[in-house]
Amino acid sequence: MVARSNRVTIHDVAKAAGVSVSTVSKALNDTGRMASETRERIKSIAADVGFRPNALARSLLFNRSFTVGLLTNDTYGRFTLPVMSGISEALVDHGVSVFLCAIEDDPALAKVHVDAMLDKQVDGIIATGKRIDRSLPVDLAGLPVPVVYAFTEGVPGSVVLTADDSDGARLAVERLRKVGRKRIVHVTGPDSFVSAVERADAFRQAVGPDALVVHGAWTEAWGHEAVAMLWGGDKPTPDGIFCGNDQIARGVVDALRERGVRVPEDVSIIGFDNWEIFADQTRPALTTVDMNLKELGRTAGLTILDLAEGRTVEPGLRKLPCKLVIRQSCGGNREI
Amino acid sequence: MVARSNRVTIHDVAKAAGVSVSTVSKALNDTGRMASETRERIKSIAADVGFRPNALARSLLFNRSFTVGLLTNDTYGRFTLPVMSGISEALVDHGVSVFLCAIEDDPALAKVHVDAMLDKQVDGIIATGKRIDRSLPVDLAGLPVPVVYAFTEGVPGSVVLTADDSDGARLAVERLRKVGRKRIVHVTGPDSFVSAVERADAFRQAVGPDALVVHGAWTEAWGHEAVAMLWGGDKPTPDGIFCGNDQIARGVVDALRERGVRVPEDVSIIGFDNWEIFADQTRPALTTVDMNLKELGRTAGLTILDLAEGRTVEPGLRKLPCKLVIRQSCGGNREI
DNA sequence: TCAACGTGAGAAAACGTTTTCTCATCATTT
DNA sequence: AAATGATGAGAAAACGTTTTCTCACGTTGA
Repeated sequence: MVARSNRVTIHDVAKAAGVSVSTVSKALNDTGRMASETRERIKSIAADVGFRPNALARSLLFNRSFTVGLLTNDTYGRFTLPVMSGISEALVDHGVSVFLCAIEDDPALAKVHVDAMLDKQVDGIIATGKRIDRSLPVDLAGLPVPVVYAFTEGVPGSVVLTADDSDGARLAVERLRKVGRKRIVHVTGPDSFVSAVERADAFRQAVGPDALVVHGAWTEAWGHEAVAMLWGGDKPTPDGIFCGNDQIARGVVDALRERGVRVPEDVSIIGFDNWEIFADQTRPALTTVDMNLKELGRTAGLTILDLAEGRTVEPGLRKLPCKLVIRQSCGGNREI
Repeated sequence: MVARSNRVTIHDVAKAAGVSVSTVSKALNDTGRMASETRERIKSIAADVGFRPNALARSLLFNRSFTVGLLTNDTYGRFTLPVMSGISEALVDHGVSVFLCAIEDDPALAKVHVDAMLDKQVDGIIATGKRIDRSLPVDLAGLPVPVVYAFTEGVPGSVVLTADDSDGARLAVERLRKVGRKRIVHVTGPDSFVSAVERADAFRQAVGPDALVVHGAWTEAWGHEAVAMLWGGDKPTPDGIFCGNDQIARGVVDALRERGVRVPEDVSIIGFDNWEIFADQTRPALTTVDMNLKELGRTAGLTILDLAEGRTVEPGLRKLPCKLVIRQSCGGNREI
């Protein structure tokens, strides 16, 4: 009926040891009663013949597959990859493997993937995306397995993990203050992004009533434009700029250089994302806010594990702290 | 013994239909003999109660898990993500899910992941990396399942997939010729990379005996330096530059702009990778060679499927063609 | 000396499928 | 009317584990 495999099973071990499969099972799992001599002998034989229990069989028995699904619509991977890596890292220690499902905003594809995962009896599903105010194109409510949302919008009553944008903004302002900056502005992305708004609000709160925030695109080009605007009028120019992402920051730094404004001597710049390809290669290298995405992934992994194993988890939006990565664009050093 | 699940099984369907499980199985799989009326009735009942067969049970029976493992050490994801996405896309159509394993150059971690995958009875493993002349920190030879290498070094006799670097270089040179360029140079990465060497060789072959290739780092900074070098001497300056990646190209374009050299009017630039974040945002946007990584992933997926299903696949290194993505930095348009 | 008990190990059931056999039942043919 | 054949459906085994139950044997205590 079936393709016979060449893998060694518990029956092979039993035969080799001259005992029954139940005895082998108990020997290897340190359960049941038996002469410790027998136990050791069986263990040694099992090791010799290279026996590894078939996880499928155990899953069937335990109704637990030690498998979770990771749904993502971020093929580009800027955010998702570190998150994935954190998830994978946290779960591998618990013997849990991760199904990767790239769904590219295609509802039909998403459904196919979700169905496939459910058929394979995943213990839970982690949904990840590119922004916290957009949801994946598939309804994950009412599934027979727990769901955790990371960096994407969840349904009401679900567990949602994201980076604390306000915290990131506060870290940036605090740093700019610490290196002595007084006229601080915030150049960021479109106000249609919740993240941009949250950061802007926290920025205003930290800087004070006359705080200036300018919204544009998440691009280098907007960084250039913003500098042209800020330096073009007759108002006093800023001495500190907190940028909404590293691309904007790069645009700002380049534009300032072209104007002969020195970074960080004349103006301090702080970016957001710690996207190394930008942060490291910008001259001077960017001091920037890191969202700890890998840690976020790790937390997501452990959370889905909690849920899968029946522990209760407080639902709602959970914001994880950011950290500041100090390079050259802001001045000061790691101590100051 | 076990946590009872609330999932509906074939037994529930059988009970609901008042028949045996074997009859249900045969009805749903369109096998066996039975009154077509019974068959339809069972199908309809199965749909009503929302029955979905437990893939674990089938896997156990068929010795086929419809699951493959994806091993990667490219957490950064520049290359791996499109490859992954292609793999996932190709396999989902065949009901095969993909285990993602991020191993970050850690041999111990890699072993843990490989063991976990084998225990879970994957039908095959795809190994991916960042460069074709480095192997993953784990030995995948002699595994009880087939292995395909994509964009990473394989063991002798294995199936290895990669982009055709020579083809990419030829495409670039051909394009530069087509827009009328005569003095073409190649600014690329370190000659310790096989890819850099392959492209350089193909470049020399296409351009002719006096072709100039300069090796440096894979960075913007090197692009700047290279321009300084090329424009600093008293030799005639190039009118076409083929860059080893998009970061170098971006450095070159920026450096030329600073010098007042116009791109593409005075000099045509072509990059490599089609990394949109660079290619699109450079001014002018980069014409660049795309390695078709997603297609490469798709091929890898179908190949591992072939092997898993017992079809034979020619071993050895298989190079997939590149394509040229036309933007502004080279001049001409899509037609010319 | 016999009952009670502890110890070591195996038989069997269970997890959810699929498939091969077997067996009634009924219709057709001789 | 009896033998044959076709049809529909169920019983059971199998996949590889784990766990519960049962049982034989040997030791201890009265």
